[in-house]
Amino acid sequence: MSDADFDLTQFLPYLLNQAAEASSLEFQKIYKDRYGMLRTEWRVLFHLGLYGRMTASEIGARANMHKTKISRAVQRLAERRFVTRTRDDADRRVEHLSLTAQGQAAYADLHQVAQRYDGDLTAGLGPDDRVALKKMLVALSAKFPAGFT
Amino acid sequence: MSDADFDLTQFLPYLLNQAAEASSLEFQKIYKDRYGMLRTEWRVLFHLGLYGRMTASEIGARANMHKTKISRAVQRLAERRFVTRTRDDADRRVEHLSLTAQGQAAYADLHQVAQRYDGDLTAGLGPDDRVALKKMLVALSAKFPAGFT
DNA sequence: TTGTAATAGTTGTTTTTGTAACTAACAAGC
DNA sequence: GCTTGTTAGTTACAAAAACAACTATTACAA
Repeated sequence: MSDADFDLTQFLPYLLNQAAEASSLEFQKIYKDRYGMLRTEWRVLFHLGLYGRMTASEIGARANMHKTKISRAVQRLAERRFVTRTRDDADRRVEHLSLTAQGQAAYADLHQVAQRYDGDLTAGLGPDDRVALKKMLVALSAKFPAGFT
Repeated sequence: MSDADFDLTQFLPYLLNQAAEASSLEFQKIYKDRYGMLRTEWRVLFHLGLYGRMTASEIGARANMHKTKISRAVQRLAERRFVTRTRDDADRRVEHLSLTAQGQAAYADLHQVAQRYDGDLTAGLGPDDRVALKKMLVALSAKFPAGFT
């Protein structure tokens, strides 16, 4: 790419942000309308749904989310009975989080929605491109340590 | 992709968000440290640098940014003498925005940084993948009307 | 005209987020 | 046992974003 060609519309972080924002909008509307959840909250929910019992730190490490975000998300999820918190007996600093039945139900529902949504999003791409795109995105994220945004 | 396989780490909006956040961090640090700018502000700066004189509405349409974001970004950019605002004589509602010399300088600098940064980010990809990735991201963004986030 | 609607942009208020400081519990060395 | 350092998670305060209501100006039609 020559000097003259480079501009905003070719700048990867910009493109990623635009695509991320655009592609998140409709899904956001669903978890918000249906369960009154915020972005941080469905992320925590999904992690618990996917990996089972986890601590806040573990979620933070996997999702690259700052601990204060998680703390607040868990608080709200617990208030609304999506999540239960139980102290670890051996180390009383740590708290194990798991989904309640209600949390499981919400997860199952949203998981399905997400799967369909993802299908729609990538419908235009061929199967190869779809795989390649996701691989590249993972690689990009991995390129960076853990900037706890 | 079978039902059982689908999870968070394959969910496109999630992957996009992760990649966007991760890849934006270092660049964000630069425009913040060097010019005290926010994300909305460098975006406005880049639009003016790239397209020349524009109105706030035009920027909003292109960048898919809500008008209140732009209004406040322009306010700060004008205070710091990066941008000048001049009323349109024919239609006194509209304001034409352009970069000052200082704004041009900041744009030139950040443009260069962005170009290099983009190069680093995509260094791992082959030239074909690089083009394909950006094409797909543009297509994804275009898939959605204009949700004025 | 004059009344209604539309558009450009701003301002006020409420949510969310970011950052840093904090408490509580544990660990390890002395 | 104590002191020092580390880790898990929370809380308080400041910055930023979202949302809605607002002013000013133009367009358009009865």
